[in-house]
Amino acid sequence: MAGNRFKHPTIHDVAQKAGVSKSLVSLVMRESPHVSDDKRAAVMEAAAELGYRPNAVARSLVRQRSGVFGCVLSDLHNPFFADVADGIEEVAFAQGYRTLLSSGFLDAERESIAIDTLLQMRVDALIMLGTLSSIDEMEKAARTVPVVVVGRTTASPFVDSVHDDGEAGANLVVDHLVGLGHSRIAHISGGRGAGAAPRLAGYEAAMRRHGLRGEISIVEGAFTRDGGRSGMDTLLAGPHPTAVFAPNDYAAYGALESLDGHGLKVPEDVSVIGYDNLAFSRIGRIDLTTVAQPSRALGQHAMELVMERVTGLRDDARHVVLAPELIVGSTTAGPVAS
Amino acid sequence: MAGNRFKHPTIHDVAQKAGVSKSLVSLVMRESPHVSDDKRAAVMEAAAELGYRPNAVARSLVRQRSGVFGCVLSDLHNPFFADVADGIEEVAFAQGYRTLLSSGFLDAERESIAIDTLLQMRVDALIMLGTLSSIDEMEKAARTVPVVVVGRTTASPFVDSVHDDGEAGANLVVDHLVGLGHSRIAHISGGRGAGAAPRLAGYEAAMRRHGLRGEISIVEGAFTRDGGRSGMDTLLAGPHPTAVFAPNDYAAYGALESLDGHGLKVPEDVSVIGYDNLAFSRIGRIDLTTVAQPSRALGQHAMELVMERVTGLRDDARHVVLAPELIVGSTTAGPVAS
DNA sequence: ACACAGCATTAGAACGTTCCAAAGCATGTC
DNA sequence: GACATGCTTTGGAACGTTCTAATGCTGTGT
Repeated sequence: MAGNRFKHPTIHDVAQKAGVSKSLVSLVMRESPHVSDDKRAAVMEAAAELGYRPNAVARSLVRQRSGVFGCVLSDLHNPFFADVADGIEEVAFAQGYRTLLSSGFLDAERESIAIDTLLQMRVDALIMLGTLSSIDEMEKAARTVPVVVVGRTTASPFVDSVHDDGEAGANLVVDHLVGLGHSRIAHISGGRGAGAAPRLAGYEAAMRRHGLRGEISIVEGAFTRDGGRSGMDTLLAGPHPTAVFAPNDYAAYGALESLDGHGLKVPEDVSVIGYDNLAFSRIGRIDLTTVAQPSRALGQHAMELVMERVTGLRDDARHVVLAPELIVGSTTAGPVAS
Repeated sequence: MAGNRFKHPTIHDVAQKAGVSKSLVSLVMRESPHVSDDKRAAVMEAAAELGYRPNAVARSLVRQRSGVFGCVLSDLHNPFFADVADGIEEVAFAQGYRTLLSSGFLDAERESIAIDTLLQMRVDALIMLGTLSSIDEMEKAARTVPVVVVGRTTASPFVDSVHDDGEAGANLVVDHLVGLGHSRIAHISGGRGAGAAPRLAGYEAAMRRHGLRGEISIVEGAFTRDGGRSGMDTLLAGPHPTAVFAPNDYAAYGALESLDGHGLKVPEDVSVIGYDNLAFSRIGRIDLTTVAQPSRALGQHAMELVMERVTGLRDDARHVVLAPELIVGSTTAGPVAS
């Protein structure tokens, strides 16, 4: 038992060792200029010797702020969130804040727990990346701390948001495919995933705009490889489309696999388009046509919104929308004449 | 200014609203059985109304434990770590612990800060995934909290570790290639990345064992796509090998791109093998031959080591080694007769 | 010589919890 | 009716910091 060789030295231990008061140690740790050189040296030495590390728990308690931002990721496996997190970290770090992450493991309940953990730790702001949570839950969180949602539309007057214009992205997709001569363009939906709704709405609107109302074909999918694969399988059960718009790149990979499995050639038999422009999609052998979200910029904007909140500059919600961009790879081409 | 509509209600506020003492609120929050039904109801209602969320900062301070494990990832972009993190979370969650992540952004200094943040927050244990940190730094951390390193060999008597047998993995690779008839087998190294050294050592040993000492060819690379690409570029500058062992899948993707760019066919002209068996490698169009680490199991074992430490069952370091497995895809084949 | 400024240092009250010890209050027993 | 028993409830100390106000000390201008 008694595995207590693990002991955190306290400011008190340091003070005693250095022969000064705890207040002075505190001043040294916070790099106050009003400390004599010899005392400073004594304190530093004692601290180093003891392996002293300030207790952020105690500090947060008295200062009523932690200097840490919390970031909830819906899925650790999706590199898109890693891109956004890079942008977040960059700005947070430059402003002297640290960032802690917590994964929702693609499960609403687990995500809820992740949020709660971060809030209980009293992070100074909460950034939610592609999360599943209800508006209610986010607004409840927003009562005690600034909350920014990334990658998802939110009209809430309490929660800030940053996302790309999913309808515009879907428009780029349909325009590109129609421009290549397609009309039988199907969409695999992203279900209740973050950002799925506007992509679907944009797809429908664009199809109508091109006079292809009768060709609208939507199957249920998800933001995962499995979701894309099964969505594609469903599509291939009927008379198959000549082009497919997957809800994200992951799903597009699944769709590609389904097509490969059915012996159909891409793009000759069926064109495929994804969404997100993951780094993997740019590997030569995939070279997926897709819509690039400005992922890093999403993160940077999210942090700017957060900074405005924590500095008290702003008190009403803001919703930032960034423009997506079409990346043409080799999974799209004109349909073969039937 | 005064953006202070953000206010955390305290146990005191709840007590006042419910007309009881703070101690009773505390008991209700901790689900004590010794509370009358009516008082419990009153407290619960007051808490819900105020949006009360217990302050984990204050709780950690008095309890001297946080109930949270910290996990440092060297790189958020590498899905391999996400797999390991799944295993970690699974066990931690089952034991009633929460997990917080912090990324090192592939930079030693940033990683150091990430570790410090977690330790200052007084996590109950630290798990390091594929990190770059020095033994010194890890042992210093291990003075105050249990530390487990995943994916990297560590003979430290203070730090636990879990990793796959990289030498064995490299042996599987070379045996497979030699079995196919290759002898000009090159290795792109993983530099100072976690796990790079044993893979390199295993490669050399296996080559010697097969009497191919003279064919040993090693170029500097890294655990990234760029590292793989530039390593392959370097190899192709000379008389090119018939097979290449990349230090991980990421690097293998880079190597594939380099080969594609040079107009060389895989596996006809050059066979390629990676390491990690990322989910992406199993996409039909990549279908990389690779070595699978038991990633989820790595995470689970790491957590078991942690649990032994936090419960005080064990006080000496343990080092767990798991066996890797060869996954044969379509990027390897016999060499064409020259 | 004296007041006063300015700097270095310190004591002690917070911060929001947990937990111990003790108090309050029925109920049951003799 | 006095007293023990068991359950519910409470006050207050503690956790390791920060920060305010106060203290001691040194030097300066009159």
